[in-house]
Amino acid sequence: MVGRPLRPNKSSDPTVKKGTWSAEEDQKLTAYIRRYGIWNWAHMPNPAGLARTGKSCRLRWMNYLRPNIRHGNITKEEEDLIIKLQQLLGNKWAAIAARLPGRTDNEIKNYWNTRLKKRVGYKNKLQIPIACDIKVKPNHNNGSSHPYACLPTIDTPKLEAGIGSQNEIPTMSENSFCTSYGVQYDDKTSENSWYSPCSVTEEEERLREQFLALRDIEIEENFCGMYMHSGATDPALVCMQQELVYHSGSCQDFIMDLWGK
DNA sequence: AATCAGACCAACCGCTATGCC
DNA sequence: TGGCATAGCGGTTGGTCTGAT
Repeated sequence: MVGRPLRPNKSSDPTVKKGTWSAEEDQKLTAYIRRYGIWNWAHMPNPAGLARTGKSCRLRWMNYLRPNIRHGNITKEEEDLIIKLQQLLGNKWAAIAARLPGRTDNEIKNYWNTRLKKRVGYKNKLQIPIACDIKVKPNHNNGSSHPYACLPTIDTPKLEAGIGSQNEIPTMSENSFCTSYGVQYDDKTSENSWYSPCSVTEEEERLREQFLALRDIEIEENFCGMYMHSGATDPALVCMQQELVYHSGSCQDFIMDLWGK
């Protein structure tokens, strides 16, 4: 983008420059970081000879100047991966970017908002739910209020037809006492959100929060494991190969172990 | 050639997380 | 333990580009 005028400065410091970075500024920042490294963004602009905020310098470096940034079109493979990771992780752009070597969170966010959101949003409408559907595993032994009776099970994201079929997951019966969580699609935001068809107790909510936290760990571990044992050199390729399938069974076992202790 | 609308994307802002004293 | 400084993240803005009319 060229010649972007300065925005109104709410903090109104006339000595701080805003707007598009010039080639000279880029050169100054790059040269300074190469020589002294990154030690403190807030105190860097002055000695680097830049009339910018540290925040602005950091953003410019992270999104444009730092080495190994891939400038250029997003490939079809990257696009597919973004879509799948967004369905899996939500709008965690930094986390998604970490799985696409050379791509920045800002770039992926922009790409999603301008190109993929509408397309995928429409697709989501046709196959709701996309996000993980937490259900309650009935306690077949006694049907009591024992914590195991409220143990949530997880429906794998419907990334591909045939993956994570609802039939594979034990689901609650209509007269079960526990709450089922589902996902509903919001037209305005193009996002999926949680809903509960019946009342949710604080305990159930707490359990769900714990489960979601554990699920995040599981996702990270699955990814690392896939990458480390695949022999591949590019994490993006590993993701494509493995389809980032999220193993509901192992996740349940993981939680069972935890509660059992 | 001029105009317009939508797409694109760099950069800003506000908020939260983290680290340090 | 609380307060402050810094880093990082995600949402939003608005100027430029581009294709259609």
